[in-house]
Formats: sequence, structure tokens, C-alpha cells
Amino acid sequence: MKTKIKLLYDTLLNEYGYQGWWPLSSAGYHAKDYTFPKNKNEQFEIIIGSLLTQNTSWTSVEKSLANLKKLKALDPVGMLKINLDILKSAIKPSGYFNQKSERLKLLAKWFLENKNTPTREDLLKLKGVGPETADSILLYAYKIPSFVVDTYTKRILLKIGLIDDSFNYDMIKNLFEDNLKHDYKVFQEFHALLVEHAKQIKKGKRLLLNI
DNA sequence: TTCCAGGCAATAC
DNA sequence: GTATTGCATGGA
Repeated sequence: MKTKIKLLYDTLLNEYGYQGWWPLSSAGYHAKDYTFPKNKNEQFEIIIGSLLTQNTSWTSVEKSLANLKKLKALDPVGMLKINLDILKSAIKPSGYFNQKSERLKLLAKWFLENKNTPTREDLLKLKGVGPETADSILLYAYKIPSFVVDTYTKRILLKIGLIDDSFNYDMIKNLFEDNLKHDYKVFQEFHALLVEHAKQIKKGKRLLLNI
């Protein structure tokens, strides 16, 4: 028998289709193509995108990424070299630019010094990287099946009654990971689908799914 | 104008 | 150990 989690996945996929995350400045969304990132620079772009998108809309992040690209700071070496004040103005659209600029610099340094695939614990030691950002980096930059839980995820599960308010980040993460095959492609789609669904609900275009 | 957006760290209690 | 607060911009 299918768990409610799997049913939710099938329903969302049927409703919205493949999401093609993580969007990249060069390739954009890339539905059904799970070969990204194709190189170290794309991997780094996902990492800094995951930091920039904290508590900020993706459209704001896209502006910041475009600014960084013009300044040749969308790769780790360029990020390390760029003047701090110029960096701050480049990422201004994403908010929290004082904190984020410092953390981007540290991420670039870390990325260049550590060539091996990081563990979740490695990532959580980095300044500005909490549970969601760590899982995003693992899942989208390194293709490791680590489920990403964001505020949307919790809100949707609450709404359909799969959890109550006492569930914390790790409990929700485990709920998904215990009920799904550990396939990074499924984890990537599922998280992206939850975000899309939440956006549709906010726009008032979708009602509660029948699950 | 107020609220919130693909959170996290520091501080308060 | 849990709860609260600051961080900052831009669009609805």
C-alpha cells in the first residue's frame, strides 16, 4: 500500500509536472535532466544560491546572481577576489547583505580548500548554513538524497494533517526519508513540487489537495 | 502600510 | 534547553 507521502508526491507531480530544479544562470530550469551541476562552477553557483535564497524570494536571488555574473564573481575564485563593498551592493536585492556577503566569502574559501564531498555535519559547521541550506546543498549541488524541509513543507503537511505543530525539522525530514526510496531525483522533484504548490496556494490558484 | 519571501545566529529567559 | 529577536530588500 502506498503511504500518504508517496500519494502526495504522485499527486503533486501529476498536477505540476517535473520542476527542473536547481535553476542555473546558464541553463535555467532543466526538467527531466538530472545531470546538473555539470562542473565545479555550477556546483558553486547552487551553493551560493542556497545561501542567498534564505528568507528571500528566488526572483530577488536571480538579480543578485546576475550581478555577480557580470562582476565575474559567480565562481569561487572570483567570489574570493571581489571587493567586499562591491559584493554587498551586488547581492543587495536578496537582503541581509552584510551577513550574506561575509558568509559567501567564507563559502568560497571553504569550497576551494575542500575538494571532497562534504557531509551534512561538515556543512552545518559553516557560518550561515543551517539544516535547510545544508540539505539543499547536499541534494542539489552534490546529488545526495537528503530531504530538504522548508517552511512551505511544514505548512503543507500541517494543512493535510500528516503532522502536528510539535514536529521539528528532523522529524519532518525523517517522515519523508522513511517513506521514499532514497533517490536524489525523487527528493529534488518532491521538494521543488512542494514549493511550487505553496506558491500556487498563495496565489489562490489551488485549493487543498484531496489527500 | 503591513506582511512575507525556497533561514540562521545571537541573545534572552 | 527553548523562545525571542535582528538581519534588509522588494513585491503584493
